[in-house]
Amino acid sequence: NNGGGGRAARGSLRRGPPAMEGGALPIRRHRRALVRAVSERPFLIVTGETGSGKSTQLPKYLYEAGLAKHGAIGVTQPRRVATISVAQRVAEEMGCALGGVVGYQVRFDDCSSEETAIKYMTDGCLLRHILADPLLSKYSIIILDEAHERSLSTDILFGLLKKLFLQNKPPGRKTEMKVVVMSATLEVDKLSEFFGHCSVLHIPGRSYPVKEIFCNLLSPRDTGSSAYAVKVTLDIHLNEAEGDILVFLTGQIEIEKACDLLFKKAETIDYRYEVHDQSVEGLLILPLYGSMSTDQQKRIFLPAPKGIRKCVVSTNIAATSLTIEGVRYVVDSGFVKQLNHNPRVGLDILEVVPISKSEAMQRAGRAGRTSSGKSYRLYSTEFWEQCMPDHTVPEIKRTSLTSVILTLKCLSVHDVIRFPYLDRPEERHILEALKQLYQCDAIDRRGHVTRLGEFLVQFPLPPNLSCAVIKAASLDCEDMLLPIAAMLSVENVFIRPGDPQKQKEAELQHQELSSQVGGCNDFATLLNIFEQCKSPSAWCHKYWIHWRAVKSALSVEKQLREITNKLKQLPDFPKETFEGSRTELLRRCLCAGYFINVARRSAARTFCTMDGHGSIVYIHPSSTLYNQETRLEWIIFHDVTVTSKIYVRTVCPVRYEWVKDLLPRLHQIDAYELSSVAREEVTEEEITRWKHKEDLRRQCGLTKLEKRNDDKSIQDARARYLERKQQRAQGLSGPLKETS
DNA sequence: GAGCACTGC
Repeated sequence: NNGGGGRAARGSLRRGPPAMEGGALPIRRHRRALVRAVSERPFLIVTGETGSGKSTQLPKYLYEAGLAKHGAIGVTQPRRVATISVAQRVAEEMGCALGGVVGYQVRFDDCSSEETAIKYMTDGCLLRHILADPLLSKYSIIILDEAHERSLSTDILFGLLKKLFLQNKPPGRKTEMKVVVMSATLEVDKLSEFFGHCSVLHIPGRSYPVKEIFCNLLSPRDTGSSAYAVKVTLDIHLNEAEGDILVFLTGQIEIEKACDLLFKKAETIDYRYEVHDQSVEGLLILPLYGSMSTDQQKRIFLPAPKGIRKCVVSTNIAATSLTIEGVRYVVDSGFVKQLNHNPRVGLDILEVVPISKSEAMQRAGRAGRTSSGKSYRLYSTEFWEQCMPDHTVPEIKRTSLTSVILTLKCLSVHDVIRFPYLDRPEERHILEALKQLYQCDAIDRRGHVTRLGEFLVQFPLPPNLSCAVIKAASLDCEDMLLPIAAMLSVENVFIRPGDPQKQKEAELQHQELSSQVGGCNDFATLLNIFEQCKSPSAWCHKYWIHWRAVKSALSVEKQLREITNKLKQLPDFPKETFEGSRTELLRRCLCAGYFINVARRSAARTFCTMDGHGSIVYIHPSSTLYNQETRLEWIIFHDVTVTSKIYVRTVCPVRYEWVKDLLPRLHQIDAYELSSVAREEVTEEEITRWKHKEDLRRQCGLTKLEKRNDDKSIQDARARYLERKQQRAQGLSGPLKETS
């Protein structure tokens, strides 16, 4: 490869200075206007592309103008890494130690002090602060950055801050709160209208033009075959000038296959005759996705050797979370994997869906960070027009709202349906959440938060899991439940190697871990792993366990333990006793949280859920109870996944006596009743009267007709899954052969 | 007899 290929390829591409100093940024000319706008009005929107310097400079300007005298400036980011790195840069620019005037706080890592006047934090962190201090009395200004990403927490903060302002300087606040929303140029009119038609300031960014090319390879029926991506990538490599390539695909399997194929094709290239740009002498192919180890991920950021073109094949992680310098060409499959919640069947379905137009522009923008670039879209203009929405549906409209609604209720937002949402979730999503909260006794029949609900909201966990934890704490056996809750909130701890031989070995070891605790309870297996695995030792290697995942579980467990200890000191924290075996105790605690996820065995190896949907589910083959179905009757499970079948994962058998008293609660109250109590105070008589009104029942999506539709939506999801699987199997050999 | 996009507290 090192035949002395002449021109210095990569150096000449990097025109932008490696780190822009505050003084050179475009935002500087707007300093006065920004400070004036913030001091004069309660709300301000600042728009600008990446590279405008708004995240680092604006808080500094406001601080230097003396606007942080009566309270700190809080700046939120959707991601931890970004939060810390922005804080570091600002502290450096202002010449102070991090944690002093400039600080940050993210989960597990608080680097701030009494002195901190500019505090960067994740949006989730600010939401936690609000729970402890609803008036945010320590802050004079809140800046919500990256608002266009519309994270769940940012969306909730929008509504809460708007409400806080409408209270018009409530007692307890020294000064009026100021709110600045920073966003890419996206749906700005809607945002401005939401905040009472507030002013919008635009800061020009610093990026280079990107040419957008439609390759017309994908018909609307295809779901992102990696074969087309490989073809286009090779075309770029052979025909385009130096510069790195970034390919967007949907998932690990597509990426690994595309990389294999790309490698095979690239090996056969004769660089003397086939390559247009003679300074290009090789191709370095690198996969990138979230479940890769951090060390593997780091390789992506190393510059390729001289003359070698780097090609990163990535999931959406490269769209926002990780930035790769030097990319000049983007290949966009037009698809993304998205988790969508279906409230009527109560299931989350991970689907491959077309990206939105704004997401496509975001992907294209990755080619114009250091020089002008090109974005190759595998799809056609018809696909662009007909299949791709303008904007991505915000998370709040796609996700289960149980935790969010509980948070709002704890902040005395009684009417959760008419809360000022920038984008209102469908009513049935809210009703489903209310129903679930009622079922686990977090709210009462009137929709008011209970004492238990106040305990539950303290945990960074889904309410049903918090329920199990509290039950355990009341029985003084939280040592069993805290590790399980932690293990269930981190990524999968079981390593699943690609090689079939190794896969078998890994399966045997996982089975062994389960047998050590009786071999019939997936939750107990997690506890077993947590207790045995305390360092990245040979143990992890032997049992095929992800150390990174267990390590995060250790931090989560510590945090949960601290919260539990605090709650247990409260005089009204429940106390119970239990006589029985340890395994029964564990399973009973799990029942307290998961009785909504109880299922009874139906025909052959299937189970029927008891949540009112009566879905037919199968035990996932990764469970230790797989193949033991006929010996079981009642089970509880942690979650559901819809692929070729509806599978339940993380399962344990229970006895009917343990859940029989809890089950009636699942049918005691219907969503429509809670719909009414969510809006206003109603009497018990009214609730009873409504109970029999069939039209209301219809409104809340519980009719047989709608249930059939939902069965259809699951059928569709399964059909799409199988189609994708087939495409993956044949697509790679198919279309590419014609062109090679 | 299977598959896990990405965040966050």
